[in-house]
Amino acid sequence: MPSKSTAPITIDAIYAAPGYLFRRMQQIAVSIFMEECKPFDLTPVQYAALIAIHTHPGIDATRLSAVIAFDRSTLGSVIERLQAKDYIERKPAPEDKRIKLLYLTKSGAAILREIIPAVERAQARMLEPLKPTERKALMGLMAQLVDLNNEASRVPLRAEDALEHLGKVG
Amino acid sequence: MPSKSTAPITIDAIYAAPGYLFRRMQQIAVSIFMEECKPFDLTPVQYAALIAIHTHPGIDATRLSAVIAFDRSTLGSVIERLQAKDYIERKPAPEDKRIKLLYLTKSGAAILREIIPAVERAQARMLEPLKPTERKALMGLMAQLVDLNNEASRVPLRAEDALEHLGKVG
DNA sequence: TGTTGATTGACAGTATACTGACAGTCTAGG
DNA sequence: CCTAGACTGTCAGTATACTGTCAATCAACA
Repeated sequence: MPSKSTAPITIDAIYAAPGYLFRRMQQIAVSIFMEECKPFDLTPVQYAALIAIHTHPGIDATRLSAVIAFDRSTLGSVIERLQAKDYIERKPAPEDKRIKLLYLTKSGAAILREIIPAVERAQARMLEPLKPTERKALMGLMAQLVDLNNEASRVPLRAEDALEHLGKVG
Repeated sequence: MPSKSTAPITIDAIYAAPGYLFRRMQQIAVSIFMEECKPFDLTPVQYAALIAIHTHPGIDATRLSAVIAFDRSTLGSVIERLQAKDYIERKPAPEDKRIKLLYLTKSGAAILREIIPAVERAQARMLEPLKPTERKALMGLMAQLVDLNNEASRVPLRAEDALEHLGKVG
């Protein structure tokens, strides 16, 4: 390859591009998750939120958004839906009127216990086509890449910083 | 690890899960793409659609959705936006009144030429934190995984089947 | 030929995602 | 004390994504 020649404008270039592969794999991952977890009517994001609230009871929305890495704006509706399903409840923080603390309800804790096997099946299925060695390699590289690219996608707080504020809880 | 013990319900399990890593990496990829391509006001999906139409002029919406792997339903609004920006045009197919054929306009072809360098910068940035060997390994595994998992996410047609119908064009 | 079944594009409904803006609240500095 | 700046949750607006449905159209078979 002599110099930076103009790349041919072709759909094949797309298929090998990182951005395409990441988008496509995300689609596939969501599809598999929804299929395995259909009986529970929980999306991947809702599941992540429940886990995070379970791990850090009394977390607030902003810190939750940092912990599971998504936008504060989006979180509002996710929380609403989980609340409508009676899986979580919100209590105003006594010492700060801005903050609403999030807790799992009994139903929330129960569904979490029940859904875990389905989630694990889903996670396994995503990597099933690869050989065990390859799975390990891929997950290692992905973890590394996500970690090193963390700043690239705007999240209000890094997860660790967010958790400092919780201190004794969890 | 003795038997298949109940996994601890913890947020840390999420961070290592394939589903989380794929979702997070997709977020990061979109964010980087939007940053590099900000002057052009094109989303990753719109870019993919333009490339596909450029490669296969006169493609119809259903086949386009197969080629860039996303839902027919979503495609409608994407096409509308591209049409509003005057990057593509739709012509009714003479031999089949249901079908509307898609073509790039002059502006569409022009913006495609101009945006390519920015897109390539974005794609490079996504993998930048990794060493060259690791990049190659990751892309190889991702390509393999996406290919082998293709059936998992419902797409109306496989890309190759879709293209058979186009025959002479492209 | 005439009807069944498939295909196409469109739409409604739901759920992420992100930007930017906002009012209410809190905190620190003067 | 009091005001400037930061923080919290919320909302409006845009863009993917997916399910399911529908009317118009086409193709194939009885």
